[in-house]
Amino acid sequence: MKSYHHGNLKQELIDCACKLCERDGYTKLSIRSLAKESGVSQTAPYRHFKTKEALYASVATDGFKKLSKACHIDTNKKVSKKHLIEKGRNYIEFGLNYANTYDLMFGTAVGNFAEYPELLESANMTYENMRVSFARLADDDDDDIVALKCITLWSMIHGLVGILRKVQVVGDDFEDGIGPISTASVIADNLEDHLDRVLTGLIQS
Amino acid sequence: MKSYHHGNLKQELIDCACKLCERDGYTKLSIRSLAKESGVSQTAPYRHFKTKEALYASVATDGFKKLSKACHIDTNKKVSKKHLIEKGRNYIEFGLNYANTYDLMFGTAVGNFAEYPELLESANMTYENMRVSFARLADDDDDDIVALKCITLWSMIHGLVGILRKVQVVGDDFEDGIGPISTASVIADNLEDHLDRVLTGLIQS
DNA sequence: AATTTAATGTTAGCAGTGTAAACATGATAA
DNA sequence: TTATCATGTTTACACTGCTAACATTAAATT
Repeated sequence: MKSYHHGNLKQELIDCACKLCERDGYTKLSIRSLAKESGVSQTAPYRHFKTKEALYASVATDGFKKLSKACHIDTNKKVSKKHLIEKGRNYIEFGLNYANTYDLMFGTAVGNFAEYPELLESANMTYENMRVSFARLADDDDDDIVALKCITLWSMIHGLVGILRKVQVVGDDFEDGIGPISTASVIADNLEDHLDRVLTGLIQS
Repeated sequence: MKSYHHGNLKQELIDCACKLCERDGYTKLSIRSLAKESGVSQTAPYRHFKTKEALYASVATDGFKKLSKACHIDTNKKVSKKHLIEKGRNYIEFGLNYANTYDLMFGTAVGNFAEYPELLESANMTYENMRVSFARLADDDDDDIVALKCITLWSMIHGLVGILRKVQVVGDDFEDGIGPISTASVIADNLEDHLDRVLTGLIQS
């Protein structure tokens, strides 16, 4: 005996979308299939998401909250280089374990974060914690320089995620892979050392 | 008086696709609209591209050739830090000027480069020239370390492209933007210095 | 030169998509 | 009790990627 009104459709759609996006990639996700999965009519989701992009935004928001949690650093206590390295690893692991979601978060599926306040908020939170953490470690620089270095660090980690992902898809064969793939496992095996070197370089420069 | 056979359809489709992809983003591109644009039937493109992904692959290949050209360094002559900085800037400018194409090249629109030999080849060429150039500058390290550092450098530049792009879309307002946006212009204004610092740090570490 | 073959084009059609409009239901507020 | 409004359904439109069957013509073979 199911009622006409679902009661908790929005959250169920988001949960389901998160799962399907991660499993098959966001391009495979359709509003209709999502509706079907929740046992509801094809257009019911439109009562909760104005467009498909809005649904993507919700999935991305969920992703940023997870990422934020995974690499959060308590900036009230003392921040050590070890902290940053550890959280950097967590960031990378998130990027690998939630690869498809990561695409949604950092790709162009959602054109303008500003149209989705929650998404903007969650993305900002992720970055702000990074920036403040880094600032507490390299507190001898002025704010602009710290921010710039932090972005450099983030960029690099972001890039690493992209490269390390390829190795899982293509394999580690030197002959077949695009250049970086051949050395991706080298990075993976020395991730902590690598992060340490880069971090040290950034702080000292 | 037009003939039944087009004569040069494949190249025309690619050219047209490149233009449309860059103008509207690859998600807006449809095979049907592309066919229409070339004054040919809806399914004619399928004689030249097995799937839509194959079409994407052609556009991406074209992109890598352009990128490769834009940041090519003559590795027969002496390679200076200035060279790398200049080409790094060219790389970034390509990423900004061909933003949508760049997405296609580095996103997930083409799942596996190995399925498209030309794409793999052109992508490899781009990276190889980078790697050899960098190696010639930092010739005191062993190959693995050099490759690793080169990837780090590339990752960072790749990440910078992503961040600098946002500023063009959202603007440079500190309140509205996701964190990095607020400082994107700071990077842009000091790009050469920034690249110099990072490069120096990498070589010395 | 005539004929076969293969490449490249067209037409018709399937199954699926995002989304809008009009309508139905039922929880909540007046 | 009744009116309102959020949330659901039905129907429909224009569009998509892609396949199968057929048409045309350029190129290869005899």
